[in-house]
Parts: sequence; structure tokens; C-alpha cells
Amino acid sequence: MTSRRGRPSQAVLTRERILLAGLALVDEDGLAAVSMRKLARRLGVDPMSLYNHVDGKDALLDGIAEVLVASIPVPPAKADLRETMSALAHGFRAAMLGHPRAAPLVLTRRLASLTALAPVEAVLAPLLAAGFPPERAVHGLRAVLAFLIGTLMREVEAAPTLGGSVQRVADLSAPAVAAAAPYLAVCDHEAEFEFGLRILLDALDAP
Amino acid sequence: MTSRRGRPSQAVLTRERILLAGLALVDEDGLAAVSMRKLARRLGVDPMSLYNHVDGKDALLDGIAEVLVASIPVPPAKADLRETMSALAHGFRAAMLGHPRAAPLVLTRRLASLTALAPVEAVLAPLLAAGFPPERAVHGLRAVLAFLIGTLMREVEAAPTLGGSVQRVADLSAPAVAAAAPYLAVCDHEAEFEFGLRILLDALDAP
DNA sequence: ACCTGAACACCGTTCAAGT
DNA sequence: ACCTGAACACCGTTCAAGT
Repeated sequence: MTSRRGRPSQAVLTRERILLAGLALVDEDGLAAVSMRKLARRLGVDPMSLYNHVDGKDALLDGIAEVLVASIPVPPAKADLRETMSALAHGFRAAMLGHPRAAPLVLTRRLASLTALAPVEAVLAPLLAAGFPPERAVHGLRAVLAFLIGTLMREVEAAPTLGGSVQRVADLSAPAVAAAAPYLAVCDHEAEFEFGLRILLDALDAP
Repeated sequence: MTSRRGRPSQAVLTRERILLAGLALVDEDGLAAVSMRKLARRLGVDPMSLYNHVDGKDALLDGIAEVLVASIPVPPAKADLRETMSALAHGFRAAMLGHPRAAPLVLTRRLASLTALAPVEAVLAPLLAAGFPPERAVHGLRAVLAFLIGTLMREVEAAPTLGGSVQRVADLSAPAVAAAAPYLAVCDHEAEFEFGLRILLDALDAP
């Protein structure tokens, strides 16, 4: 049922269709498996056709990252400072954990700043409203963001849990590691997240 | 001056020689430019020869990461808690900034835990000595590590500064971003690092 | 035990050609 | 304006062969 538009045939390909198919490909097969050719195959199209909508493989990955960033829920501007910060952090985390294999795209690329404008505004607005000098607000934002990025890298695949095989390898050579081994062996990501986030939000609340 | 060993000719290739050449290649040309073939060329050797000492490209990258981790200076076990933590954090940062293009290998891969044993011991020992219950010591370690990873990712290339082109794009649509624009536009990595680290170390000192 | 080189199944991207 | 396909210069890795 092609509609009554004048164009010879509706474009099969769209930047959006490509990015969504790309995200699905990453979700299914992982980042390392992404290739222009495979993505084209999935879309039933010649590999070169993708280049009409996307600037190359790197731009494709940036685009997928932007899709992910755009999916971060931004809480209503009203609520109180701590609640807002916490809601944003949890929303960011949930968005990343919803696509664990694609999350490194967001966590390890410098995106065009406009992509993250809404969430950044949502963080800065209550900080400024609470009387924070802008410089300190930016410091706070960046400290929390660094923690989020580090934590999520760990949750998502990369970055050491320090868990692995610490078992009883360590003894005389590393007595403290041996003593803490049971806690190093497991990692409750949820608890680690709340623990670190509370420290940072407490520090921002304080002054 | 080949020495008097019985072997027909000393091995030209060593795992260590390969890893160091790999690190140099990353330093010069960046991570994306690393290939087994290019590394072999640099060593004056057939590409396939590398496979006698290294398990493949991924294992090569792990090996380079381990070289970097091994270069983290571990402070003497004595000093006081806060001083030790701070020294380790600064040492970690300095080691990564010494090889900014290779740093993501450390920051984004799950290394065999034994690699990081010495630094982890150096963090946990003073925490336990100060009376921290081991579970809390591990939480503290992980929170600081997450912050370090996130901060260094930002310093080193990846992860948003939020600086970019926020200039005056934002106005009515994002008044808080507009108000903080001058501080978003620049990023004093040193200051951000100290700011966040102090918050975390203060929180660990407290109880 | 280590090194080699040909071969295989892939890549990203340029370019000229089609509609 | 969009899509195509051949071609180019690369990849990582297997395998059989050399010493």
C-alpha cells in the first residue's frame, strides 16, 4: 500500500531505521560483531546504501549512542534537589542496563554535547535553584557523572570487579586481600551503586 | 655478540618484547591503528610469529593492559590511611596519563585479578588496619575505583567533558546550562580529580 | 620450539554507474 | 536523491611446511 506521494518509491532506508537496527544488532551480537556489511544484510540492502544516511562506521556508533542517551528519562523539574539527582542517576543507570552491550558506546565516546542537553539541564537546574554557585554545580555534576560511568562500566562488562579468582591465591603475600576475599569474590552492583551515590549526594547536600 | 648459549640462535621474539612494542605502537598511532600485521612489521617478523607468544589480538591487548597496571607505583605500606589512598589514586592516575591512548585498555577490560593484586592489597591493608570491617573496605575501594575509572576516561579521550559546543546554544530551552556555560566550556581535569577524590576520602575517613 | 608464507573469510570505504 | 556493485587496501587467524 504505497501511498500517493509523488516520489518513485518511498525510501526504504532512514537514518532512524539504520540506528535502531544497529542498536538491535549490538544488543544481539555485541559490539565487536558490528560491521557495515552485516548491518546492511540485516536491512536487506547494499552495504554502500548505508553511507547515504550515516557518515561511516564511527558515525554509526555515535548515532547508536545518541539513541541510547535520548532514552534517559528526565524527571519533572519540580521535586527537591536530592530526589532529582537520585532519580536522574537511577534513570541513567536503568537506560544503560537496558542495553548492556551497547552501553559502552555511551560511556566511552565523547558525544556531541547537545545530545545530553536535557539531562544536564535537569541536573544543573535544581543545583542552581538551591543556591549552588555555578562552578560548584558543574563540579558536582562531573563528579557524579564520573562515578556513574565507572560504576556502569563495571556492571556492564568492562572494568574490574576485582572478583575473579582472588580466592586464596593471596595469603602471606597479600594478607589484606586474603582477609577481604569473601567480599571481593562477589559484587552486588545495586548495593555498590547506592553506596557510592549516597556518599556523593551527601557531600553535595552538605554545604 | 651472541653469547655462548647452546640454542641455535637466541629467540628474537619474546612475550615481553611484543607487549612493549605493542604499547609503543598504541602510544604512537592510537588503539584503533593496532593490528597484528602492523605490530609484526614493526618487529621485523612474520605476523604469524606473534602467535607463538601471544594468544591472539585480544590477548595482546590484555597483555598491554597488564604492562600498564604493573607500572602503577605502590606506596610503602606504612603511612596513614588517607595519605596511602591518596598516593595510590595519584599513582594510578599518573600511570594512565603517561599512556593516554593505551589507558582505555586498563579502564575498559576485565583483567585477570592477579594483575592488580599489589595495588589492591595496598588499598585494603590500611583500611583494615584502621578498623574498617572488610565489607565496608571493599565498598570503599570499589567506589573510589569507579570514580577513578570514570574521571580518567574523561581525561584520556572518552567520556564527555560536557564542554564541546554548549556555548549559547542553550537559552530559554535550557537556562541552567546557559547560566553554567562558562564552567561547562572548560574542564580543569586536575581540579575535578581532586574535588571528587576529596569527597570520597572524606566519606571514608568519617565513621 | 619457534618461525614462515600461502590461503580463507572477512573488513571499511572509494568510485563510477545506474534510476 | 538515493541505491548499487565492483574494486582496493586492508584485517585476524588456520594450516601445512620448514628449521
